[in-house]
Amino acid sequence: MTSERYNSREAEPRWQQYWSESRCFEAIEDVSRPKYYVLEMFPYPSGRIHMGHVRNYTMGDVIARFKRACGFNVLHPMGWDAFGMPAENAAMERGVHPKAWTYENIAAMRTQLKSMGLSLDWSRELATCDPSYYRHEQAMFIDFMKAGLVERKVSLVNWDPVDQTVLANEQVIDGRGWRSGAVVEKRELAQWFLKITDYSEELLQALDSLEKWPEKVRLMQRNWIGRSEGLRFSFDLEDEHGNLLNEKLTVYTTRHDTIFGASFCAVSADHELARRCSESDAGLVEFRREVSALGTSEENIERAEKKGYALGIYARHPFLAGTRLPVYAANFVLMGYGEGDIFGCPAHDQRDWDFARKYGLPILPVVAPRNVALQDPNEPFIEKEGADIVLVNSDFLDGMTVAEAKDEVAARFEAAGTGERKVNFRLRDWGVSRQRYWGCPVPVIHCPVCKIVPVPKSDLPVVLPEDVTFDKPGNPLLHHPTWRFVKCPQCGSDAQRETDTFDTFIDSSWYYARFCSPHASVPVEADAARYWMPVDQYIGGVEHAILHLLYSRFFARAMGKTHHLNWDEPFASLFTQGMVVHETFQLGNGEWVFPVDAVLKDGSWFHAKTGEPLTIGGIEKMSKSKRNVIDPESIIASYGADTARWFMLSDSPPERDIEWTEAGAEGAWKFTQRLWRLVNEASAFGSGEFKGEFGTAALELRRVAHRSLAAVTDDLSSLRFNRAIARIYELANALGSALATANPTADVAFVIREAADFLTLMFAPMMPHLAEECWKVLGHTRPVVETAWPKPLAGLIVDDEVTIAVQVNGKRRDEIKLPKGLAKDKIEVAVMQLEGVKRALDGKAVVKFIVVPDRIVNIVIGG
RNA sequence: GCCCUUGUGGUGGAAUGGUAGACGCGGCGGACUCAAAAUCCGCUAUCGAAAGAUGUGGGGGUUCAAGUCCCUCCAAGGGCACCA
Repeated sequence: MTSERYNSREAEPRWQQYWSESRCFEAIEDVSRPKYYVLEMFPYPSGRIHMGHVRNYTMGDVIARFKRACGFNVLHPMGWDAFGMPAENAAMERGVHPKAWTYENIAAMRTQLKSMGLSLDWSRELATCDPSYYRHEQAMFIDFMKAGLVERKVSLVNWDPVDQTVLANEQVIDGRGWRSGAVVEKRELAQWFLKITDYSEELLQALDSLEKWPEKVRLMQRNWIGRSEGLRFSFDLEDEHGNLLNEKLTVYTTRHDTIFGASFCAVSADHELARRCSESDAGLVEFRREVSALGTSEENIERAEKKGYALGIYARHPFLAGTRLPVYAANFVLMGYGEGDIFGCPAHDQRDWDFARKYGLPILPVVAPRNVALQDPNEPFIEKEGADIVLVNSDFLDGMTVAEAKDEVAARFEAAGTGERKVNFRLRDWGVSRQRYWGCPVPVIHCPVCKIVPVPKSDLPVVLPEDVTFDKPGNPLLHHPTWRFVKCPQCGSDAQRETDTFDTFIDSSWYYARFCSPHASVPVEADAARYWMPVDQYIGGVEHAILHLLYSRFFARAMGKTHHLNWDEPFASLFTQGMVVHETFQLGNGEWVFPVDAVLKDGSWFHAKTGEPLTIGGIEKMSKSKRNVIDPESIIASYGADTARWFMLSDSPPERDIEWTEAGAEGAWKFTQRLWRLVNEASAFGSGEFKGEFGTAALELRRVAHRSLAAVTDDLSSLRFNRAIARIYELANALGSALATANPTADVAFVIREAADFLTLMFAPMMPHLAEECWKVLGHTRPVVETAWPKPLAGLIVDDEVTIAVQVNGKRRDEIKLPKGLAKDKIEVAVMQLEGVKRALDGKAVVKFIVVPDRIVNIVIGG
């Protein structure tokens, strides 16, 4: 027994060294053992870890250590998502080379992660900016090209004028670049695309099989893919004078049932028809210019304003001879969806309604609730799903339901050969070209003779040149004096390298597979992948719910098509953890203040150095801009990694946000000390076996120990860390009480040792260093990492006596202790004797007597 | 606008349709101490002296029984957004 405090500063590095030297976390394929692959989203090497990393990697580590103890062969690797703009910004701002900056950051963050005591297999570490990683990416891209998964097309792209690069649709948020925040412009550029839309249907369908993903994420992906079933058909066109034109207008619609309510057609400003008409119409030229200048961003402000420009062309109604619909170019019609044009049915669509009101077009209701007077004529009627709605004013469709009408219209178009049923998706192909330096070079050569030539695989990797400058905007690779000038590998002509690099989302779309065989000469070794894939548990922030996770799901399929991987869904189970939030402090002038500079005096906050009063702002996600950050390194230095880990798991459920508080950290630190004291005290109670009958006191503690163990096992299996921690507190409390008993008997002494053992093993996944120290104190010679998770005895988990609550008319009136599993009639007799029951019955007759075995009794009385 | 999630003590949060508030923080009281820190013990939803009554965002419903299921409204958070 010792009265000394637990010294994390001394113990933690010692155990980290032991784990490292014993190489116990290095995973080796072993087909005779069940595997478990746990992965946290790998970090961008920004330079320092933040609390979000601590939370993310702690959760993963608890799972990894728990599964290891349960007998699984665990793979728990770590790497670096190391390409990207911040490295180039550092180069431009501070003159440091992106490569040097990145690798220094990796070294610093690796040290920090190691100080957390994570059970990582560092022998599999990888960095995406390393040629040994990206050469395989290049090889796979070439294979993707051959497999028809790559397309180069001139397209209207999102151009970020600050970063001087193209952004994917997914990277444009509210019309602004996701990184720079600059208003995005439209430009036409030849770009590389990965054909993710080839898999739209499959990526959507397979979401149903991802039962261990949060429903929220699946729903977000479903909406993003955006499948809709509709009809594509053609209108005949005529000019002002009714002369049939030699072309048709093909539209896509999901509401072909409302065809009789159509009163106009509208095409996008970029539509071919609008382009052609503008050749002879200066007003239209101006209109088109206006629309494109508006861009995606300003449109938010102008949203309500629906504008159109009549083309002087008319569409003939397919079912009403003599009826014609004016065709407009309109600002609210998107070129990128369907055919880039629509027919408008103002009575049943808000936008069409607005447009029709503005331009004085007819508004004819064609669907209405059955047997109900027509709707308010001042508003469009947008019906709800499943309501009892029928067609009206619609000729041969009158009286049909919406579904019937759709069928009928589609059938008529198909019979006439002027239309077909069609499924449309919102998902676009993935533009992967970036005009940046710090990324994986696209392994392609442009030859004036052979055109596009993939770099021969024997010439891979195409290595980024290091002698580049960052003194002007744009792509440094384009400015490099020699790098891009090469001979064509096919014909030997003077040719040029592609200077675009890949979107960094490609790097992170397959790293999970590379971890299976990080040193292999092929992207992924088949045997290793067959053993380790899929990732059994993936953990990360919900901000990646769409981009990263959808790209990864696509990439796995593309790798399947090119025989690099044999697993479609890379992440069997997904967990999205909440953020770490903190109070914000502000000076009078609005400047944000770091929490370390804020001090509490007499109930008010002041700046520690200047003494200025501070105002407390909201509790928000830790961010550099608001300065409400706590540096994990200083927390680990003062409290130890175990305390930081414990705090990250306590109190808040893991999917919810957690607020970092000094008091909470202090509380976690006190508990580590308490565990240390309890275990030391318990270790004094012999170590012998106990054979014989356990007394009541011993049995009671034993029950708590085994029950806690069962509960913690269950909670850890389902990632309910906060509940597991509550159970551990309970056992610690029970053990503390038992230790306070004067002169415990031999049976109690045995149970105290057993409880201390259980307790230590139970908190070991969360506080691994402390657990190893405690385990040693308890006299064990093999470390915790080599100790199996204990199994609770079934007989001790259930009581043979249960407390049954007694209700009268649903209100709790009394309770009674009875033997478990007592027959209903016996329970009734016993319950009727209770004082509380008699009082509540007040002599009234019992109508019904409900017994839920071993839980509750409800006596229903009249009156 | 559409879709989703969440509303429980002073506070973070527990609760297979079956005793609401486990466990932690905070608070109050006590022990130890010359004293403090640390530690340990007890109490801590609200009203009430008690019996009891009330109580899981508001209103309604299903049920012997509702925080939990259904309808509706309100609030907060998130996602998508001229997607035809």
